[in-house]
Amino acid sequence: MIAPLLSRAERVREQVLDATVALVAEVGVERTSIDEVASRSGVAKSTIYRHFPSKQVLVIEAVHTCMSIPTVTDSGSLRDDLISCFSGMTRATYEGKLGSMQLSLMDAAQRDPELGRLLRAQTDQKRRFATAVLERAVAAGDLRADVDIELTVTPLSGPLVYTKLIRLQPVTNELIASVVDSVLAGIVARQRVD
Amino acid sequence: MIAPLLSRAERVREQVLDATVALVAEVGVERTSIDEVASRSGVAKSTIYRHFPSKQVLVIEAVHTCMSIPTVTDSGSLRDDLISCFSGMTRATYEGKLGSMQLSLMDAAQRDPELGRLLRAQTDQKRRFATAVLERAVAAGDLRADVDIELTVTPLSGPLVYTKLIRLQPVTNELIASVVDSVLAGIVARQRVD
DNA sequence: TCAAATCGAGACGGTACCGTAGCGATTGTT
DNA sequence: AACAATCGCTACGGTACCGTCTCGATTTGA
Repeated sequence: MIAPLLSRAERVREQVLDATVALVAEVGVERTSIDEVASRSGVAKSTIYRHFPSKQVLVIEAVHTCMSIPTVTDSGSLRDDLISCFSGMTRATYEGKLGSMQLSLMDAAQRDPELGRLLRAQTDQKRRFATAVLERAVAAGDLRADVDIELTVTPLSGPLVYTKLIRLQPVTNELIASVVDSVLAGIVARQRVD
Repeated sequence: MIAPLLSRAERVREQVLDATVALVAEVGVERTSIDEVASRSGVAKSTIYRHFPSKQVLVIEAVHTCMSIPTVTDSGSLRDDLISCFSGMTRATYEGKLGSMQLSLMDAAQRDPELGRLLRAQTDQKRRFATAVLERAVAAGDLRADVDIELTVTPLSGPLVYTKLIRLQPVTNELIASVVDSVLAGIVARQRVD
């Protein structure tokens, strides 16, 4: 054989993780079984257990492979940067396989501390991306320094989460722009009153 | 026996539903088993199946018993009415047993159309309570008629959902007041600009 | 009081899943 | 070519659950 891009072990790992991701996205964490992962991936169950000690670890590693890191833009415009920031996070979180897994993962995390830590780390990271944009605006003088940044991220993220998880509707760029404008308008109004 | 408040059948039904609610709140829909419900309620499994045709129906009826109807106040102040409205809905939705069941129900609803309809009906009803408050304010002249009410409920509900489900923090009255003020400030700011 | 309805206890067959083990076949290495 | 590591396949014991059933005990209402 000539120069395999991946060793057999790596190939097997990838197939198993891919099948696990697809299965969790379809039927959720609870109903995902190793037997079904074996059947779909074409990897024998015994081989799966040679790579992953338990279903819990397999699921966590599979979820981990889906998590991408959004990028932060710096256009100079706070509005544009916020829209870009939340647009990227929306795509990374609520679309694709990870979006389909979201509710099941959040539910499973209530009884699996390890999974809970993983999700919490993810949401904390996303929150930091948003706060970074706001802090940059404060530093640039586009936002007054006494604006409570932590208290500003919630009204920005909240409506997007609500639209996706509760209303079960897509998070469009129009919605994101609307939310950003609304929150910025509220901040400006308060600044005037002060 | 003298004047039973509840017939035996009613008593049995209640015990089973109570145990089901407690169990779903603890371990979620998937891990709730009829055997465990029987064990906790003190009602034999065979008797449970005499009252409920399947686990699916039992869970749905149990969830149904937890759903309460919030009340709408009319104080004359839009701000106070909004705070009262969302405060009541928060207590009815995110606190108590129903709050503990929330994530598991939302996940299960992805694969159980019946449960999906139940949750959707509940969220639609809550949304109508909020829109009713806003429409009344429009009628009273406290809000300009060209305000998009549907587009206003999302930034009101969203931050509360986000705080509860994503940040896993309690939805306090301070948060509700802050969100209401922020959204109202945004509306006023836009009205000035128009 | 007595018959009918309802109940509790427990066993049942069937299914699905977990994690392990044995063993022949395949692969990669030297 | 020969060897060790890894794999696929299959079967296993153990557990948990569903929904049904039987049967003896209890409750209810006429």
